[in-house]
Amino acid sequence: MSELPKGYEPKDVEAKWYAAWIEGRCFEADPRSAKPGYSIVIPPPNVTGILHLGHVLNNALQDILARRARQKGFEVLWLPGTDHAGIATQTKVEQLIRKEEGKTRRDLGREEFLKRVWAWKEQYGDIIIGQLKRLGCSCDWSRERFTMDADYTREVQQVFVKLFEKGLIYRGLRMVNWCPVSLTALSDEEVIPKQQNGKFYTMRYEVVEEPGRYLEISTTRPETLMGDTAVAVNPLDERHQDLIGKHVWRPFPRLAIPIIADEAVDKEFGTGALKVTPAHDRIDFEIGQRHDLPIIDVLHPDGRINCPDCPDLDGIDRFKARKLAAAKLAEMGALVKEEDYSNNVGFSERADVPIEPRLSLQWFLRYPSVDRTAAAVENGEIVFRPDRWRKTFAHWMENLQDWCISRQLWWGHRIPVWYRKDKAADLQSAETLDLGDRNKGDIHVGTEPPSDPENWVQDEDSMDTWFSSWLWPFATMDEETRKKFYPTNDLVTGPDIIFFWVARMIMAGYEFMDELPFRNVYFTSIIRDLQGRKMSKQLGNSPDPLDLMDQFGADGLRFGLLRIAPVGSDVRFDESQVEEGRNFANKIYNACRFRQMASEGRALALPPLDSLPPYHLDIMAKLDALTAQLEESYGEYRFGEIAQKMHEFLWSELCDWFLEAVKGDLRNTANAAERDRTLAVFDAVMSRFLQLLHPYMPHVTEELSARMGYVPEGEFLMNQLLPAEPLLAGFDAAPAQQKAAAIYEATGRMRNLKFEYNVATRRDVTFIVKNAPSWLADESDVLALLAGAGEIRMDDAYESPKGTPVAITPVGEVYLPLEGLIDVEAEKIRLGKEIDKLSKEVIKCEAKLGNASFVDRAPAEVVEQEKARLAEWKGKLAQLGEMLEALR
RNA sequence: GCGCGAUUAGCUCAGUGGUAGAGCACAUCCUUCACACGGAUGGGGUCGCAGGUUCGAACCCUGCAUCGCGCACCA
Repeated sequence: MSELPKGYEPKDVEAKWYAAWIEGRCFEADPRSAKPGYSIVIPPPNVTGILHLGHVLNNALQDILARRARQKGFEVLWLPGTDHAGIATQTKVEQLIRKEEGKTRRDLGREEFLKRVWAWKEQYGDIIIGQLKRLGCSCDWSRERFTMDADYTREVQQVFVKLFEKGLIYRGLRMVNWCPVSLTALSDEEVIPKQQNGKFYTMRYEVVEEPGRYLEISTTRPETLMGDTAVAVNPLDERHQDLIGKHVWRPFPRLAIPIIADEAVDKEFGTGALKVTPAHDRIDFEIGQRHDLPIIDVLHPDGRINCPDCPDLDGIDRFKARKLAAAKLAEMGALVKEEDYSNNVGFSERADVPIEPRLSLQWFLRYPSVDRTAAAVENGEIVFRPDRWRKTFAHWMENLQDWCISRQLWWGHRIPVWYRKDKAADLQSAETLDLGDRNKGDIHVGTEPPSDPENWVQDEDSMDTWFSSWLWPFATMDEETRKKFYPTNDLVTGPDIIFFWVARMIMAGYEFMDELPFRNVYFTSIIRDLQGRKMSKQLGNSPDPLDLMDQFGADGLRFGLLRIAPVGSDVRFDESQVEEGRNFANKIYNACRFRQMASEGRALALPPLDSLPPYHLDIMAKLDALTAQLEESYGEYRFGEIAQKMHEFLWSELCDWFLEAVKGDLRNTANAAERDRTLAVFDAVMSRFLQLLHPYMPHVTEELSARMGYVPEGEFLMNQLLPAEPLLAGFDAAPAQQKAAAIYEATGRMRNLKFEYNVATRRDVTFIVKNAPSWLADESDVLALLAGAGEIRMDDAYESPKGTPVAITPVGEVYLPLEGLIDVEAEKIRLGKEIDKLSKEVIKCEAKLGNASFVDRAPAEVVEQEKARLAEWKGKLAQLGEMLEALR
């Protein structure tokens, strides 16, 4: 224990303790422990990721849960790791290679490219892990997993095979969301609708059978009209009845296409006629299926037009081609009008470009264990917090579409399907593929390649990243670990991945482990900037948590963020909150420093409780109350409230009141007994407080506990169990608390008086108390100290000179005699105002009590309360009246 | 279009039927030996609007407005 420097410097302290915890293996979970298990799996950040505030909030919450569980005697596993993030990582490395070597992944070939990605992953993949460590996360790093570890890969493949064998995975020719930049299919969840401002073109097509008659058709996408194979109208639409069955001329390439009737066409929309492009629109595709229309694909995978018959458009980018096509129509006199139009267009989540509906061969999964999953959330077996996400979840579960799980990527788990070489060409382009084909022996589906690999060709595709993430809660654990720690207890994640991840994990849990993967799901707030915008790189409104930690400490960042994070809605981030977090750490530190200045002795034993002054008992009672409140708040996952309560206790109750009240004890070197009992109470309270705060601010609490000698040398605060008993177990502190509260309230009124009369800084004033309770004599020194007075004199016979300021307090009428200083007229005005204010309250109160229906119908205790209040106010009013009278 | 959420002090947020709260910011005072990353005191709100239920509404109900988020549509 050494003398503490004046201000708390988090940086070195945080690094020191994190290293010590690792060294002490404090985070490692022992599956053979006799203690009950508690587990959380981290939502694995992308290997390409860097820490942002969302991660901070998310992981700070998990750390709080993990550390609190340890304090409560659980064997805790917080399992960390990263996600291989197929598209993001592949894109990143491809860009790097293009920049550095001017090569594409195809130039390198699959094998070489994958080598490069692995090398990149080895070099940069753990940046975010280092950042989580900086934040103080108590993950069991010895168990860090990656979604492409060998063991994990085996799990993914096994799952694929199992689902295939159940007939739930199949390959089919379907309309999928195609990303023209990433050149892969996407699941529906990876498509983000965005409002776009574009043009709405109305064209006219001549009716083949009736030259000179035209049918008007509206579209936002004239560039695809070369792929039109029909025009559809609603069968009930009177305007077009007679045209059904006839044909129109498609302008280019010129072709007669049929006019068909289909109920999918909205009569009210546009002209009521729809150009049908089965290759490039989901609805059109379905219409095409119903009417057996040909499918003409006029786009290359990268979004350029593929139409050799229209040389002026062929090879042109889809958006440029849109304008060209419109111009071409105008030239031909086929364009009727062009209007501004705003509609929703689906964007690729990763590449942020409009997706293209595209017909392609993909692997699909019919979701397993759907009913159990829906039921578990519905009936509360799995608890969502906040509860309202349940509804969103249920809605999604009711409208499940098969999951497109194949991606045309190289980085990822490869589809474990092989085709017999001699039939590969046919099989790879077959419109459907399922269990039957396997039984014929033409395809091999398994976790191992076929025994004669030279005769087989593996499927080119890899799997959606989420097809590995959904196994995370169990695929990261070996048998022994699962036995102890599966199912996990809490999952902390953002509501934005409720479908991507949470729902699918529950299904996987039931399907493959026959048990739910977690019991509680806590959805964090989404962090926005002060304008309410989402944090994003483009906007540059996302502060770097590393900078914030350098500036304010990891503890400061954690506390500041947690204190404002509400349950369930978004949070607007303000750096000043983090500053508050740092200030809080500094405040605690200085409270400890103050105690050390009085005596460097270690924590002292508490003297008998009934020998302690009211302030001491009061602060202990408040600590006990805080302990109980936190227990309750943790039970409800009200993290912001917990932070708020701890802040208030330390700053207001402990520092502003208790420490100020006992300053005299600590300064008084003559009376060692008084000093020591105060130190003992401080130590008892502070040591417990630090423990309560530890999950939120692990570093500073560990540091102070060590420095103050609250934790034996060689041990860690983080490993200490929370005390089972309150400090004041079985002791009635109520009378003491009432005294303390009376003194504190009187202090406020007396300080206020001093301020009103401009003597706030003088410490030599004398207060005279009339009608004081007898016990006040024992406490007058403390009251003098708190109120900043030279003397407190009790004198029931005191006759106040005209104009003496007075305050009505719980310990009597307190006069502040300041002869010659008082402006009698000003005092009259002040008193007049006070009387005015109070009179209004009294009138309100009397009116309420005069209301018969209130007295009759309100509960008796409310009426009593009101009566007591009225009596008190009336008393005060009378006193004030007398004082005003005295002035006249 | 359907659903969900939000709307309380200048700002960020608490507050689920009984005298409107915290922190920051602001004003005034204090560089008093824990802390100026501090202390003291104070000003500031007809709780989005309009109805209703109730003795009593920030809180419960209905409608509306504004903002945000899902889902659907999106030719």
